[in-house]
Amino acid sequence: MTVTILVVEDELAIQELIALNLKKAGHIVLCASDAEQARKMVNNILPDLVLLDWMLPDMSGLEFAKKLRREERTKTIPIIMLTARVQESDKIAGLDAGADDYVTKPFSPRELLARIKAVLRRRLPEMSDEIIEIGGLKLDPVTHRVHVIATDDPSKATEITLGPTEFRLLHFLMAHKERVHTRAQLLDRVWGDHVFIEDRTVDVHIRRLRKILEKVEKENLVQTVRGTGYRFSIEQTEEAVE
Amino acid sequence: MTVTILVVEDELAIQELIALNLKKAGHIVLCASDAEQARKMVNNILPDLVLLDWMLPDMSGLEFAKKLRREERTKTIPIIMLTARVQESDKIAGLDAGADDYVTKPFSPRELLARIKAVLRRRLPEMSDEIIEIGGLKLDPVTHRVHVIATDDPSKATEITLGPTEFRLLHFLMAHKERVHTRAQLLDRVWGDHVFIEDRTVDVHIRRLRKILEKVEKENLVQTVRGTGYRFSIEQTEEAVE
DNA sequence: CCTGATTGTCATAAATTTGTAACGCATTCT
DNA sequence: AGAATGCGTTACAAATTTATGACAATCAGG
Repeated sequence: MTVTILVVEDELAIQELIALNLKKAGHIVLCASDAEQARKMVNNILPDLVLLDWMLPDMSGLEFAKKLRREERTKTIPIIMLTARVQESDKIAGLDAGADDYVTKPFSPRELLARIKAVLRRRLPEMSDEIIEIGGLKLDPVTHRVHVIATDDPSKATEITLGPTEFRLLHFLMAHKERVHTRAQLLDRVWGDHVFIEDRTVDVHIRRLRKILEKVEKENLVQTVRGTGYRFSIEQTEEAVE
Repeated sequence: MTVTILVVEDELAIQELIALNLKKAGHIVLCASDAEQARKMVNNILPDLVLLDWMLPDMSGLEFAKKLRREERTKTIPIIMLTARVQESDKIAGLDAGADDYVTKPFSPRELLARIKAVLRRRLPEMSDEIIEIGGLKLDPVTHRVHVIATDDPSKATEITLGPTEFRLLHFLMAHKERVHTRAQLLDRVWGDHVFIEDRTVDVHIRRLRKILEKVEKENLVQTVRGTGYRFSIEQTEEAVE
């Protein structure tokens, strides 16, 4: 998964150290030494995650975090705070402006990477570009294709075509298989946060997705959980046959 | 787990930050700035947990906690106190009023969420979405499935299908096993607050639940306690076996 | 500016769920 | 025993929840 990370840190030595490690881990790294620089950077390229030093020359990290949270475009970006020492007084009201995690200096690169991974997994599991293959369906986020694997001959694969929304919906469901998702949750995570769309619209898209899956007899992977929502699952809920 | 939390805190900045964090954690948040507002709110929507500032403009948090404890409808709601001081004497007074836990300012969102989770697990086990497995029945709130574990081969599991209400009912009973629940209690906690439904309706749902459990010979897990209500128990109240 | 694909909403149909009422059996009380 | 109470069962109609097809608005390219 190629993730773009913005590092906001005024001490150049530390900044570079972090950047080096992140690059080594395969991330794209953007660096800024103060909030103003960071702001410009964000305007230019939207990062997937922000590593934010608690103390910055021009504005406290806290302020900057709040700022990010306020703007529509940046409000959902995960933020990890880099705080010097474990001084409780630093954690001020202790309440951050919505940071997703803290890392206290000094920290090991290993720890930092682990935290980053954890936050990303929590916030954007379906953003990882890994191919997902479940129940005879193979979805490749990179090529943006979905294939049906023939059960008898795994080497054969038929492609199926999905619209943009259906693709994202299927991607999300597959990335979070075996879990029930309410319509509200799906709207939040597939359509985007704070969208003002009817719950029922989800039904329609599920319908569209199923219609396409019907053609390859995979429609029962998308299951209805009455009173709750929908679920992607291999396990078939067989009705009690009398 | 969708939990409704009422935040009673007069400092708006802190109130908002708490609300933000709670929402991010997937909770539904209600806010009040003083006891009077909080009272009205509680009358309207019964929260699952109350975060209560120690000092409020119109009434001490302590007073408000006691008030909640006095009323039938609210007496079981878990309360977490937000206190600026750590004085032992206060702690005792608070425990007296029935607070379930304390968080002293300043605190980190992580800590607050952890405390909330702990309190909920203790007081409202059916809200936590952990898998519950008792007497050969395994209920998973996340996937929303119920399985019967074969006694001879624990790896085999047959799924059973429940309607929404039966699922909630079984979930509640399993989360509070070995306890008798009156019909009124079940209506309050499974159907929800403020519902005006006949007591006898519970019987019917118990019946429906049992009917499904009969198919897998688990119906005696749901037991009748004559004159009181129902109970989920492994222990068999064996009648004169014929 | 046209063309076809995509999307959000509705209206309607279909499927399930749910609360009550009614009846009968069992247990307890008088 | 006879009455009273509590519970189990069944049947049903009302209410709720989903599925589905149609439609208009919007969008992306030509």
